[in-house]
Amino acid sequence: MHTIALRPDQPFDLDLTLSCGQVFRWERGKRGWTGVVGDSLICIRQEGRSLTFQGADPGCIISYFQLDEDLAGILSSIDRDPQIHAAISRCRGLRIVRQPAWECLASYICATYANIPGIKRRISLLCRCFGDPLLTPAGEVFTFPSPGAIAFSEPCRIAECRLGYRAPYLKETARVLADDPGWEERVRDLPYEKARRELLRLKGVGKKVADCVLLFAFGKHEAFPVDVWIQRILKTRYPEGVTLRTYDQFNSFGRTHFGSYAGYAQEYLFCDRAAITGGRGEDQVPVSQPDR
DNA sequence: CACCAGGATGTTT
DNA sequence: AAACATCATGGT
Repeated sequence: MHTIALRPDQPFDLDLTLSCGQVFRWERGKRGWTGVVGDSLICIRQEGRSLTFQGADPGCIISYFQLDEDLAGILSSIDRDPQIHAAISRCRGLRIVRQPAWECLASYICATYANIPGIKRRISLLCRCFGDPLLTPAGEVFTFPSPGAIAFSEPCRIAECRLGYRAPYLKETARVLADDPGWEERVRDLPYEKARRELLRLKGVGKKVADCVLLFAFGKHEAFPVDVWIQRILKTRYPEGVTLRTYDQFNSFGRTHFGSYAGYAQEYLFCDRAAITGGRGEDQVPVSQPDR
């Protein structure tokens, strides 16, 4: 059991960080959150400025939640218009998690054209099918499966995971990475644009998934993933948004408007997306939809 | 029971 | 380059 005292001048909100939809495998319990990171089960809870956890070293927790990033400075750097200002004030303390690269990549391949509850369900099935079991007092949990475990799996077993049309994409990308152990380190050392081109070569990885992986796993904070929610928010809440049409236009606007930490702006806008749904809840259907 | 979902891919304009 | 159809499945 470890405890970290959070600095009073550095915002952190564990609940927002784990519930905003950037990670899919943490579960909220009665007394905190439980999740598997790498090969270890982590239990963690926050009480004010105190962070208490077990299953990992303080260094791992600080790195995973990027607690050494100057979030206060980042937020003031992206606070450039009324919409993001409102999102920041409602979601202050949300941090971008530094996810394991393969888990992040595989998760977002499975996340295309689906809603968050469905994504969580699929990824849970994937881990139960191909991950390694960890025996814990709370029961049996599973690690995220390696590329090889998915690449060389039987077709009937991957069908159990209900991936639908994404299954061949995931399997092919898993095979490529299983044959290329140096892939992650090679991509990690590349600047944003070159790393993005590498990701786009993989099956099932388009611009949006690539930007998510760059932001959530490779620490490229200038990445600005554009999904249907970001499109709606930009189109309905930004004067310049009405003219935007293609992915590159939304993406370019976001990166130019918010600067080198555009990824944080994207995540705050996404987390605050209920602002355009009538505010009745997380995943409500929007009251009005932009025409395409 | 309609409609939509943290889109990507292949095809057609 | 931009618009379009299609994809398998589950949530709401």
